[in-house]
Amino acid sequence: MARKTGSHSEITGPRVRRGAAAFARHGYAAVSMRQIAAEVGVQAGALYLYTPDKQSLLYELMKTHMEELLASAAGVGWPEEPRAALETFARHHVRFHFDRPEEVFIAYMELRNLEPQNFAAIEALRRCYEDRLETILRSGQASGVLSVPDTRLATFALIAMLTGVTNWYREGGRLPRAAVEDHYAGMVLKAAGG
Amino acid sequence: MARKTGSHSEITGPRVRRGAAAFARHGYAAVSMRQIAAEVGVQAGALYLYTPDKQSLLYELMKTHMEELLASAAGVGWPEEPRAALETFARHHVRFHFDRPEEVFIAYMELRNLEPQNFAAIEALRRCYEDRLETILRSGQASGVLSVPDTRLATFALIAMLTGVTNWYREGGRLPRAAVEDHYAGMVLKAAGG
DNA sequence: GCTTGAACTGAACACCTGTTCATATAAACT
DNA sequence: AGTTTATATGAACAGGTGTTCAGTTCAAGC
Repeated sequence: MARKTGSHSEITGPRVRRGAAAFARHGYAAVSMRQIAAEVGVQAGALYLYTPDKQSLLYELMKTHMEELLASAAGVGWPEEPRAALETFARHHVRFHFDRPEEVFIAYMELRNLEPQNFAAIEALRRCYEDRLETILRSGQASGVLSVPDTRLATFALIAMLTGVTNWYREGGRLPRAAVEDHYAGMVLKAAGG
Repeated sequence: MARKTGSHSEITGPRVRRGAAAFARHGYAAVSMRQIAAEVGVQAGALYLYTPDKQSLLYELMKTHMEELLASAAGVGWPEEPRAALETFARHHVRFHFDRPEEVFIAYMELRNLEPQNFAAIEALRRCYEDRLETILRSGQASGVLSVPDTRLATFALIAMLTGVTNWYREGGRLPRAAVEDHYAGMVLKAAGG
């Protein structure tokens, strides 16, 4: 057997990326190329038509995710007023993470499995995102409408708090998305002294 | 060659546990028994004098960590007043996590690599710890000195925020431990409306 | 209808995996 | 000094790893 009817690279390509999302469930090292291939419905060798190697599969997944996060954040209408901007940040973060639980998980858990060069690239993207929040906190601090003990520490603390939503939120759970978003936004604002 | 001078189980046993902490750096699946053995200074086969298998090594590590966390929390002098209790919780959490960055990392990252039975046991311990915080929040809510949108959500959010300290804090960094502890305690209190 | 080439297979490569076990050593006890 | 026993070795096991590649198949272009 070889090429099957109706299977083209435009179909298999995305399937490979989706298959690689299995990294989220069991971890990069624990998921073999053969397992990904099986999920895609293909033999292991065929994966190498879509990625040069396993590491690139992980890296591309994380890079794409971070770029989408940054692009999504850039596309938001940002209020001038720092408290409103902070609320916007919190709501956007939670909302974005609702829709991509697997990618978020990978982006935060598999950093240690990136080769140094790839790690540096992803870290740089992450830093960009953090800087967006820190800028808001600094401007709020300067104008006196926000009050945090240390802008860098507060940036880490708030992002950690927000990202934690993926650890427990499950579709169809006790709280609807909008409520979760409201609650997180409220807590972030209070934590930052808004 | 075989048994070496001055090497006993009382020495090798702890070394095995310390060697298994390599799970923190590269992940459970990525660390082989031979790598752990090499770190201990022993052949792979000898590890099985100290653990029935690799999974138990991970499980015991996590179980011990969680039990120590619970024991440490139980040993604290807990104030009656909810705001003071919340501050105590935050400070204890941060302080405890300062000293065990690797174990904390493993406890939060390797849950998915536990077999179902072991996972359930660790989750139960984690739940105990969370309940301690939630109890504080509820009593504060009841007496009106604290105000959170949802005690369960707030529990997750605050613990995520506090645990995040291990992601960036490094010994000898910009901020001393005491300052970090102060800042986190302050933000937690504010976030909970204290 | 024939040729081309993208898409895929399946076997092979060298090496690594967790785990077991017969064997060897050195310390402790008699 | 001789025996026992805890501690460790190193080879072996069956199977899995990422990756390569000659060969096969099928849709599209002429």
